[in-house]
Amino acid sequence: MTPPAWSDWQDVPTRAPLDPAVLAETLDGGQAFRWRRSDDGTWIGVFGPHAARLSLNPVGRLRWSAPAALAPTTGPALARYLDGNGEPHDLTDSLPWRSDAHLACCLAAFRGLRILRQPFDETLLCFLCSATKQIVQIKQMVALLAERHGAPLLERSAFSEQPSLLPWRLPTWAELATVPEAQLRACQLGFRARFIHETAQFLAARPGWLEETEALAYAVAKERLCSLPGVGEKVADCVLLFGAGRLEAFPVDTWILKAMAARYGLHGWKPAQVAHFGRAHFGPLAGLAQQYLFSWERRQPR
DNA sequence: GCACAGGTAGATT
DNA sequence: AATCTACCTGTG
Repeated sequence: MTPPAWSDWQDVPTRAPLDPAVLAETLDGGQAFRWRRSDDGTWIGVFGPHAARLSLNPVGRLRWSAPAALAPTTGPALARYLDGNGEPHDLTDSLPWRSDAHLACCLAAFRGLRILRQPFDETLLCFLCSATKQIVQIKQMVALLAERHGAPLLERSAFSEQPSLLPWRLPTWAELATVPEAQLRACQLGFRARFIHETAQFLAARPGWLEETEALAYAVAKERLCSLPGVGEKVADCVLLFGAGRLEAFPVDTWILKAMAARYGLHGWKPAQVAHFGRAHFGPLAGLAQQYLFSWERRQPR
């Protein structure tokens, strides 16, 4: 029996040590849906054609390793995935925390929290699954999609010690276009199956459309994403924030709606109004502020 | 049994 | 233009 053949641990060049809870919030707090924590606290995940382990070394620095066969390409890919916009300390410093005590509190509580830069196409798929679902269930749907319709990352033997580990990529949109809607429903997608099916057909008819969209300016990219079946303002903003590094995107979900009502007095405001307020109040990095507010709010009991 | 979950789209007012 | 509802399904 071959061992998993993981590469040696290597440091991720981050400036400051990280709290385990912040790492958990980064990888498993609703930005990404393909990371699992092992009993020893190591996180294992798949993004694009890459698989990686992440953990904190004894002094709290982030380190990574990958299946040996994939390690050479994983390093640079992981650097982009984790640090698409730069050090969170530098970025959060330009948020208006000096004049916003609640924001300052959220920043302090989750020091080091990052916005991930995930593959654009996968982010779209994951957030098409997200409507009125909790993180655990979104992860389950996405895992089924990967196992049943995605390609294996490498030979099974390389993962023999951990068969439950997600050795599959998520299906590409081209692959999804060949899957009947009924088979998508079988992945526990519910009414989201139709959205994914129709989006796959839309994209199959327009080669290059998604890649072009990723490169467009925020407002235009968002408008284009909203023309996809099942993509409204909230999902479009999530895709642009977590899958394209557009930190000006300010997704307004039920948590942010609650947070802005309770902490900023915006009782009874509509999502579009809250989004407007958020962009005006937090500025060009509003999406980064949103993630801290979101994490803080979610941690409050009931 | 029933409300609720990181929404969206189409109908109704 | 604003508000109401159906849409799937697991969980408490």
